[in-house]
Amino acid sequence: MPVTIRDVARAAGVSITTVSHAFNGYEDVGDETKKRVLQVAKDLNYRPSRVARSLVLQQTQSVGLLISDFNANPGSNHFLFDVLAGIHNRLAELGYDVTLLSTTTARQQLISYIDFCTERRLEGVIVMGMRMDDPYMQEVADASLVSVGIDLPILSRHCGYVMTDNVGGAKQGVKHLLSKNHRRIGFVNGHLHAVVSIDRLRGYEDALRDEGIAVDPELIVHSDFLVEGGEKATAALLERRPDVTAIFYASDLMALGGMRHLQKAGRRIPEDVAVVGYDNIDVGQWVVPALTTVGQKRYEMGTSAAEMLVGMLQRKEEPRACVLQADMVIRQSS
Amino acid sequence: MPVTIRDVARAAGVSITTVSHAFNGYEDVGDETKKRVLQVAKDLNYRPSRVARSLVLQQTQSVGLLISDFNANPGSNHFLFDVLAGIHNRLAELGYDVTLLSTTTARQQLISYIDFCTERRLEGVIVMGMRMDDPYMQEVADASLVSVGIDLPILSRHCGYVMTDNVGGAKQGVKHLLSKNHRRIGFVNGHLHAVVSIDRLRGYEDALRDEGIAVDPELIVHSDFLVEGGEKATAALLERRPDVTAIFYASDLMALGGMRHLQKAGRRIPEDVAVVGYDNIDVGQWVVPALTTVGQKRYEMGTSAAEMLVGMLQRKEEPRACVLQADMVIRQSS
DNA sequence: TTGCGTTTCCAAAACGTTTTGGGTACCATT
DNA sequence: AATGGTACCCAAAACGTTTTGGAAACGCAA
Repeated sequence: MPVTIRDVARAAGVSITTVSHAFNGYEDVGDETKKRVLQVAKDLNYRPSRVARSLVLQQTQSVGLLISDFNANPGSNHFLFDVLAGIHNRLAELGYDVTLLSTTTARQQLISYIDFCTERRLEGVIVMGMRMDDPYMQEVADASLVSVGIDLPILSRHCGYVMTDNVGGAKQGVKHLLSKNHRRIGFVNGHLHAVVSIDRLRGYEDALRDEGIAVDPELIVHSDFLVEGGEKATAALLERRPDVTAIFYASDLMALGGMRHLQKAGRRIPEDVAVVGYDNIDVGQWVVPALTTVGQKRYEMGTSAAEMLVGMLQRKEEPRACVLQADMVIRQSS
Repeated sequence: MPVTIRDVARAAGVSITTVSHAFNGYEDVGDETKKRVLQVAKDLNYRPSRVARSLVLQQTQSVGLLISDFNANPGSNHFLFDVLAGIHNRLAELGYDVTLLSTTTARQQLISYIDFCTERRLEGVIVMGMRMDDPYMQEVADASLVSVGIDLPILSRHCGYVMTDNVGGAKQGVKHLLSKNHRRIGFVNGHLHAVVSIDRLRGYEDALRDEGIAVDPELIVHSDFLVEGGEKATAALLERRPDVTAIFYASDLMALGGMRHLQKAGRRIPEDVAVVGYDNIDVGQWVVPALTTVGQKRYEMGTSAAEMLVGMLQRKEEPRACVLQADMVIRQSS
């Protein structure tokens, strides 16, 4: 049904070769014929078939986008969406198509993601939304398929990654509070067996030390990244050290819980206690006062991943770790 | 580099025909040889090339997903993301791949989306995030390409759509307030040149009439879907009719603005004034009190669109309008 | 012996491109 | 007249599958 190169050749009275050459910028086709061929092609509405092209060229110019748990990610939705947009837009600019691929459906079909990619001759894959303990991780690491992980710090022969500098991010957040002359700064961290918690703690400590302030263990409390946890942790912190003038939270959700408690306890924000969160979730800009926070450059993470992948694909670049600076968003809570 | 059907044939000592037949359930291959072929294929890690398959079969088993303004959609992000997940997961179950495609990318502005699809031999396309006045709309409507729109009420020869029942949704919201014995219910609508505003107004009026309550024009005020607009509209409404006991907003953002004003004006929610919004955005569950709202079944919209498209593709079903019921979420603000 | 079914296998064409290795005119030099 | 160069064009192979139309081998009935 669709019009092929053969139809164009016949209509223009030339060979298939000539049509192909006319389209692909070869020098050995006369101006006159070239014009005629292109005109005929346009008239017939000819579009060269990518699948035939892929077959003969042995490259599809398309990559997979592996999203873990595509349906059940209410928390990180916009995170994934923004990254997704970045990946796709940059990849499109670079001439690559992106095919979606989720672990949930792939698992249903009992086919590994590697098999999925080789069947389709995808040239590479970007992996996101996956946790370090995901069973797919092993496959990603071992794969001979070129891949880039988002927030997935695995570096192997064919596998690079892009993530955000959590140490630096936390440092920025605390430095911001220091610049507002706060000296007794509480820190509500997540559980310590998450990698980000360790990094953010480092950042908190580094910032204080840079300013010559001793780290006071009483000011540090651990929680679970969630709202209620933040609320309780804040209560405990205030009990222990009622003199804090600022609190840094390792997640926005905990910061929201904390603000709830602070307001209940009659502390004004930011006059009595300043608050800084982490993640830059949407809600932050709607609460009163609006939440100061440090977030990831989500769209940029996507574009970076896209560029890294294409670099590895086209210029045989070595896989590397791309660490992006965190993004400080200053609002009314500090 | 990748292992082909020829490699398998050679290794198993049969013709490529036999390998193909063994894989595709033909009856004319002996039990003994069939077992050997499959074993050899597994040993060699053979995966049939979809691109070669697509070429000879003249079908790619893959569809496009056209997303308008992929990068600049902060408001409706999770809406698109959830729909996207629904589309992809259902489509994967049905054996289709999905290729991303956005209107924004510079490269893709040079080439129409129809051309994009025919080049790749995509069998159909699902369109989302597009507004009725988008220049791409014309193309979608005229296309001979099979397509399904999300929230895009266009019905043509090859083009169906799925959207949410806005009349029914608004009706549900207002009925909920009526069931709480509210009788003077204000309505803060969006601008009237949006289709949804007209529908939601209809729903508001229908609900009141069903209960035998006259529609009071003084209780209806128009705004712009946004926070500040909702705030001002609420102020105006309270000025005009201080006796309202409930307000229905045509968007959550306006409801948030409204709640801000109500609290400033010293009205308790929901004791003095009950509030119901529309859209079910994430923020709604974090504000205090949590916002009652009516939303769309986002994931289900995706799966429905996927099923409709595949129905049109495989069973030659006629394009149709699929109208889903709205989703009432009752929280503390009402 | 011939003819006819089964069962199991295969050669070759086809799908729509790209690319290689020429070929034919034509003109300008020797 | 032969040679060489240039400008333009093309046939055919290749990419990795599926499918069509047999073919070979065998047994069985006439």
